[in-house]
Amino acid sequence: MATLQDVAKKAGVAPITVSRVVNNSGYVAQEVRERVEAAVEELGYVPNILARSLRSRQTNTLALVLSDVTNPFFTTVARGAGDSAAEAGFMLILCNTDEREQEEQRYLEMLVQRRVDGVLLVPAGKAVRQIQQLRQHGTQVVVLDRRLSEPVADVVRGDSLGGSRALCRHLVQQGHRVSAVLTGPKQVSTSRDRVQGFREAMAEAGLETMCRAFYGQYSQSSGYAMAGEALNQTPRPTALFATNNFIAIGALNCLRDRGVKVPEDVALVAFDDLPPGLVTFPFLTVVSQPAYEMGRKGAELLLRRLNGDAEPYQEVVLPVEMTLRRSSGSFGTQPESMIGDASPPLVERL
Amino acid sequence: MATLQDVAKKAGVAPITVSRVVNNSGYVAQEVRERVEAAVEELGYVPNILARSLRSRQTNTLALVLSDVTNPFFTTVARGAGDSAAEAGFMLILCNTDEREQEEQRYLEMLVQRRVDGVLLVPAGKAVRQIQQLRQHGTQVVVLDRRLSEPVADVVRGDSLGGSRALCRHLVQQGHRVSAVLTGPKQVSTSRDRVQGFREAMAEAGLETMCRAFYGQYSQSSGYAMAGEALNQTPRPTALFATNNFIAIGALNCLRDRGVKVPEDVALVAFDDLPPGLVTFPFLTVVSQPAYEMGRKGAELLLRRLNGDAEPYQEVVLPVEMTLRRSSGSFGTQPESMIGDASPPLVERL
DNA sequence: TTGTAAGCGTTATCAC
DNA sequence: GTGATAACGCTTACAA
Repeated sequence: MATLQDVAKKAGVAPITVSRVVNNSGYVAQEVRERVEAAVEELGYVPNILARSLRSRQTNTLALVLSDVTNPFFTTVARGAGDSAAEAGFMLILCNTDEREQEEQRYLEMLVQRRVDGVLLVPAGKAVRQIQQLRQHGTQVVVLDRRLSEPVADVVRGDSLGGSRALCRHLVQQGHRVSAVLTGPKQVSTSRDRVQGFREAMAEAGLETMCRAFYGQYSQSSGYAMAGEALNQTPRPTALFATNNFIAIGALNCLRDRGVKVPEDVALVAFDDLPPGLVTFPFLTVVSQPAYEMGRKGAELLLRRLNGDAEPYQEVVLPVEMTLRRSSGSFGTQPESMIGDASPPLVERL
Repeated sequence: MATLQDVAKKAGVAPITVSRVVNNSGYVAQEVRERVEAAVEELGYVPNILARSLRSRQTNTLALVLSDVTNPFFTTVARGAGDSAAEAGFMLILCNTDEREQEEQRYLEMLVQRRVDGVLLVPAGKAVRQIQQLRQHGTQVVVLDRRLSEPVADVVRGDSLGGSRALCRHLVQQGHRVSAVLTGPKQVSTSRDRVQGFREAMAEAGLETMCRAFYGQYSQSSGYAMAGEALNQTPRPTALFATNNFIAIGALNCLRDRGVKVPEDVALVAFDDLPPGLVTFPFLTVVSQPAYEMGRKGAELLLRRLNGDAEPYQEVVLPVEMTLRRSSGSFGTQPESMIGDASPPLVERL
C-alpha cells in the first residue's frame, strides 16, 4: 500500500507537501498541487488515519454506548447520532451494555484505548466516576436519556417527570383509583423520575395510598413478571403504567395470558411509543420522546465540545408528547376495526 | 497521559518488557511482571491502540455498512454482529447508507483510511468493484443479506427465493388469481429474488399473465405509492406481496386510506416479520429471516477470515420461516379480539 | 528471560 | 511556498 512518502517521491516533493495537498492545509502552488494529485491518483494512495491520529491526537470517531440498539427508542437515537456524526466526517462506534455496569466499564476502557474523541453515554449506573475518568483521559462525554447526580457532563434527555405526570393524570381523569407503575432499575434516573411523576399525579388526587411501584428491568420478561405481581395485589389495580415500551409489551402479554382485557378490565399506559408506522394498529396510550432529536442533539453538543466550546455543562430537556389511544379507554370500550380506522388519536405536546 | 515509556522508566525495564506484560506475550519473570504491573497501576497507564495498530497493522475493529439501522431487520442484524465482535474483543463501527451507492462508497473509503480489519457489507449496488478495492487495501469483506453476481466474498443471507415462493403459493392456495408484488430497487438481489419466487409460484398455477411486479424503494412511502398503483390495475389484484416490512406498512396505510379492507377485500403478505413482541397484535402473514443469526454468523465468518482462514468463499443461506396470520385470510375473515386471542399463528420452517 | 534499534505513516515545529 | 527534522507510542526483528 502506497504511503505519503511514496507519493512525495513520485511527485518530487517533501512528504509534508503531500500532507498539505491531501489535507488542503497551508499554501501549495497550483502547479505543485497538480503534480501531487497526479501521483496520489497513480499510486492509489489512501491516507492512513491511524498515523495521522497518532500525531494529531484526533481520531474523528465518536462512540455511542447504550443498553440495547434493539430497543426501538435507542435504535432511533443511534440513527440520529449517526447522522450528526457523518455530517461532521466522524465515524460512530456502537456498544451495547445490556444495562450492565461491568460491560459499560469494559467498553469505556476500550474506547479510551482507541482514543475516540467523544462518547455519547446512556449510563447503566451512576456514571459520575466513569465520566471523570474519561475526561481525565481527554475523552469528552455527553450523557443521553438519563440524569446525572452531579453536573459532570452535558445531558440530553426527555421530560420523564412531566411526561409520566401527564400520563398518570390522564389515568386519574379516566376514573382510576387503584393503580401501579411497572418500572426499570432503581439506579436509572428515568426509572425513578417516571415513578415520581406517577406519585405526584396520584398525590394530587389524594390517591397516594392506592398505588404501588414495582421495580425491575426495562425488559419484556420483567414487564411480564411485574404485571403478574401487580395483578395479585388487593385491591387489584384497574390501571397500569409501564415506564418503557418493553415493559408495556411484557405487561400486555401477561394480561392476555391471564384473560384480562385491556382497557375493559385494566387500562395500560406507557412511556416510549413505537416508531409511527412500525405498528400497524397503534393501541397503546403513550408518552413518546423525540428519540432522533436526542441522538442528533447529543452528537452535535459533543462535536461542539470537541471544537473547544467551554460553556458550563448544560442539561437539555426535550419535550415529550402524549398520544391517547384505546389502551386507556380513551376511545370507548369497543375494539375498533383494525383497518379503515380513520379517527386520529389525540396528541398533546407537553 | 502516561505512555509505555513512562511505565518502563518507573519500573526500571525496557519498553518492550512493558509491552510484553501488558499484552501477555513472550516470557516475563514473575518478579518483573509484578513490578511493571505496579507501575502501570500507579501511573494509570492506558495503552494507545492507535500506536499499536500503526505498528501491528491490526485495529481490532469491524464495520457494519447497511441501509438503515432503523429497519428492525437490520437493527437485529446489528445487534448480532455487535455481540460477535464484542466477544472477540473487537469494536463495531456503524454506517447507514440509505441504500445510496454514493454514501456507501464514501463510507468504505473512510473505513479503509481507518484501516478497519473487516467490513460487513449490505451492498446498495453491485458492489463487486468496491469489494475488490477493499480487499486490495487489505480489508476483508463479508456480504450480508444480498447475493453477489460474482463470488468475490463470503455471503450470509436468507432464503429469499424459497421464502417468497412459499408465501405466494400460500396466496394461490387461498384462491387468489390476480396478484401483485411490491418490491425494492431492481439492483438489489433480494428484490429480484423475491419477485422471482413470486413469479415461480404464479407460473406453477398457470397465473403468470395475471400478476404484476412493481419496483420501487424498500420504504414506507414507496410501499404506499406502489400499492396505489397496483390497486389501479384492471383487473384489480386480490392479493399483494410486499417484499419487506416497510413496504408492507406503506401498503397497509394505502389500503386503509382507500377503504380497502385486509384481508376481506385484498390479502397482504410480506417478507420480514417485526421482532416478536414488538407488535402487540401480529396481523401480517410473513416470512421472517433469522436476522440476529445473520449478523452473528457474518461477523464470525469475517473474524475467521482475519485469522487467516483461506477457504474458498462460501455462501451461507439461512432458512426462513413462514407465519400465517390474518392478513392473508388464514384465520377467517372476522377480526379477532385484539386482546385475549390465544390461538397461535401457524408457523412453518422452510 | 530481557534488551537494542528501527520503523509503522503521519504531522508539528521551525527554518529557509 | 516549501522543506528538514523530530516526534506521536507502540511493536517487529534480532541480539544478548
